[in-house]
Amino acid sequence: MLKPSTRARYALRAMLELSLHEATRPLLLREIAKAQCISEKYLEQLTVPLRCARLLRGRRGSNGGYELAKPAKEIAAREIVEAVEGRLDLLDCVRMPVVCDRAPACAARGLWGRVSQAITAALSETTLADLREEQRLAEAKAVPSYEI
Amino acid sequence: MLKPSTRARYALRAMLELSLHEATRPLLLREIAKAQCISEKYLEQLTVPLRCARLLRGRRGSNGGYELAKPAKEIAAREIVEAVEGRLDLLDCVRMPVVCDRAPACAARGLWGRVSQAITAALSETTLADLREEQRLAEAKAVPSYEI
DNA sequence: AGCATTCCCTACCTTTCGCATAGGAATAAT
DNA sequence: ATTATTCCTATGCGAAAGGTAGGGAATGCT
Ligand code: FES
Ligand code: FES
Repeated sequence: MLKPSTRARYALRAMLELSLHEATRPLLLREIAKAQCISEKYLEQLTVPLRCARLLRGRRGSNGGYELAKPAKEIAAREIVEAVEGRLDLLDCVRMPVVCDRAPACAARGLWGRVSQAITAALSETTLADLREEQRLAEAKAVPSYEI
Repeated sequence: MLKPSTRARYALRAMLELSLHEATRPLLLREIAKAQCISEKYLEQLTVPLRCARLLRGRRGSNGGYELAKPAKEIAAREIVEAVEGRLDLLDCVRMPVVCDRAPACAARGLWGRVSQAITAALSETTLADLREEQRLAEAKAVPSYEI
């Protein structure tokens, strides 16, 4: 069904949650998981590639937690997805024609390459800051404030 | 890895093969499978949704085989992929926000929606006729003619 | 120093689903 | 009738996704 894995979706949501609290203290894994309805232990595994990619930073001990390694404005959705999923090319032969016997004369390869490009572009266009704004707008709409 | 299934890839290649022989007699399943290195019995299953979507027509009995149900120029890659994979939306909640509890205030949904759109657009832009041309150009390049 | 807290690391289990195979029923030409 | 082909349904297999578990290592607090 060409559906993105939970890895990609959860990682994105987790980072989004962090961006919503960018200014405050580090967020506990527990808090992120709860806020986004993700298994704590599973989410924990996703932090590994995210830290590796220098998108996320963890602090141990009391008052520890996680925080964005860069300003939300500088983190594209693409970076997050690539961090946990690897390259975005739909097929290996898009990057390395050698792995496909048919590569020299395969029109399908070109098409999948163009689709890969389209996906990459769409994910590159949106930053965590954009998502944060969308999120806040949506929340304001969905849960109208009752104050005066 | 967000890789398209063999269903989508095989279906596309099979239809491409058919487009390469559009003018001639119906092509045998066996011939398509062999030309594209696809398991015959597996490819056979893919013909079901393709026929259902009115992209492919089969003729039984001697001198039977398969042929495109429409001119190659009128078949977009998107139709083929959608026929065998279902809707192209990456997530169900993109079309039906109701299935996701978080939908009312979920910025991720918007992003995945835009990615879905990008994929759909890329696949809509290319027709079987385009692919056929690309294929022929690539073949001419890869296997230079030794005549004259 | 000792203790509580939290991230960090590794291994393992479970389920799902993509991929493929198999066998036979229906249909059309010779 | 025989042969050639598509059509239909069921079943098996293996890999990968998704999730669980437990302990180790660093940090800060008292
Ligand atoms: S070359 Fe890899 S799909 Fe055609
Ligand atoms: S609403 Fe479905 S992913 Fe957020």
